[in-house]
Amino acid sequence: MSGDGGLRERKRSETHARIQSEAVRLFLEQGFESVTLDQIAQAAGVSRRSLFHYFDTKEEIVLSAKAGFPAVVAAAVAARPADEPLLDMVENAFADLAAAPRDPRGVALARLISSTPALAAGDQAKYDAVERALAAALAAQKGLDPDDLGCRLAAAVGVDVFKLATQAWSSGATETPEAVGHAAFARLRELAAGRT
Amino acid sequence: MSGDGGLRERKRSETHARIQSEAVRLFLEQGFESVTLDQIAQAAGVSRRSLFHYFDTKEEIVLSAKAGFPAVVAAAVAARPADEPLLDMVENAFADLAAAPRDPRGVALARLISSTPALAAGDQAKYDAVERALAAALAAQKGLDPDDLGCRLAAAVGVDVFKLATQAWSSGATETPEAVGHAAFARLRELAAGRT
DNA sequence: CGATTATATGCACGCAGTGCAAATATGCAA
DNA sequence: TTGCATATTTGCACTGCGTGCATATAATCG
Repeated sequence: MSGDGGLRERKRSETHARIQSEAVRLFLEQGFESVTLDQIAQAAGVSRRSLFHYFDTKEEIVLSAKAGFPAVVAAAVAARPADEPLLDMVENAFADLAAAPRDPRGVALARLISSTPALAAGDQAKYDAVERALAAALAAQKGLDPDDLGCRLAAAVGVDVFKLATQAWSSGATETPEAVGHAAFARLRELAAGRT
Repeated sequence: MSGDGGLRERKRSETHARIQSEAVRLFLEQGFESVTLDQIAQAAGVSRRSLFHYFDTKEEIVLSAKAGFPAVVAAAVAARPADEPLLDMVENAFADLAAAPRDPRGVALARLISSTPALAAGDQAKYDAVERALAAALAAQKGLDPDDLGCRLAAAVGVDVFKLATQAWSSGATETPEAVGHAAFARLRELAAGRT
């Protein structure tokens, strides 16, 4: 019935990956808008109709690569000591995350997304899910309600800093994302302290 | 040639408004997805083709209502005393803004947007423009570069709080948006101070 | 009024996305 | 292996959004 470890599941995930990588290749070559689903289907060796068994929309072919991110962020938070102050928890969780392997194609992809309105809009929407997951993870650590104001604020700020660091990085910044992130948190604490 | 104060300009803006209000009415009645452009065109008494002379996309018919918001926010910041600390400047600018007249249809509209993925995505993307305008206005007040880290952070935080307040308000909260906003900034300062 | 320019409309087209039914491939058990 | 059940793939027809282009209508100005 299900729970496959067999051929079916393997072929499915191979096809999934093939569609995604061929699509991204074409998008980077020709731009998102001017690549049609027919092109992608042909490049991936499937019918146009089958694409929709793997991805809901054309945008999702690109954006689903980040689908696991909310869970990853939540896990990073869960791995922090529970007595850490909220903001430190967020700061350090992201720093831990930044130690993960760097995808070389990521820069080009980030540029593609931010320069394509349809993709940029969807990407922003995805960050909303990250923010919610982050807030929930923080609340769980502290035994608070997921809607707790402090948790939501800390999550929002964390996502802000992450966006900032990502953008700096994809613009070819010299500093590491961790450095940018820590600098941002430091500056934020200054701002909150008042005298600026 | 142009610079009309005449009939042409008046008819145009009337048609613009009629399309928008009829469309929103239909969206609220039937849901965004299930209303077609043909329906809107008929309700507004224009041809389907003409809709695209007023709005680029179906989503824009709803979202363009907020088109002027970045400028409004920037103006509110410009009206603050220049020696105010950055975060206070943001907090107070939004508070001044919250004193503006409250649109009664706004709640239903906000719900429509947040419950329609296509609209929610576009809405998030619009906040990006608000954030940029806000950062630029702050930088101008302080004589800093528009990309200054402090200005960008303050702008990001301001938008976060605004989103939070808006969401609370459109969920039928009892407190005023100003109160929610001030409470959020206060909590944020506590978080940054560390002991939470 | 006539000339110019903005705006409106109709028509044809391309492309994204969906529902449905038929075909094909896989898993499983006898 | 064979045969059945189930998952996947495909083709086809269709709706709806968005665009280019040519043509009509209406406002502005001399």
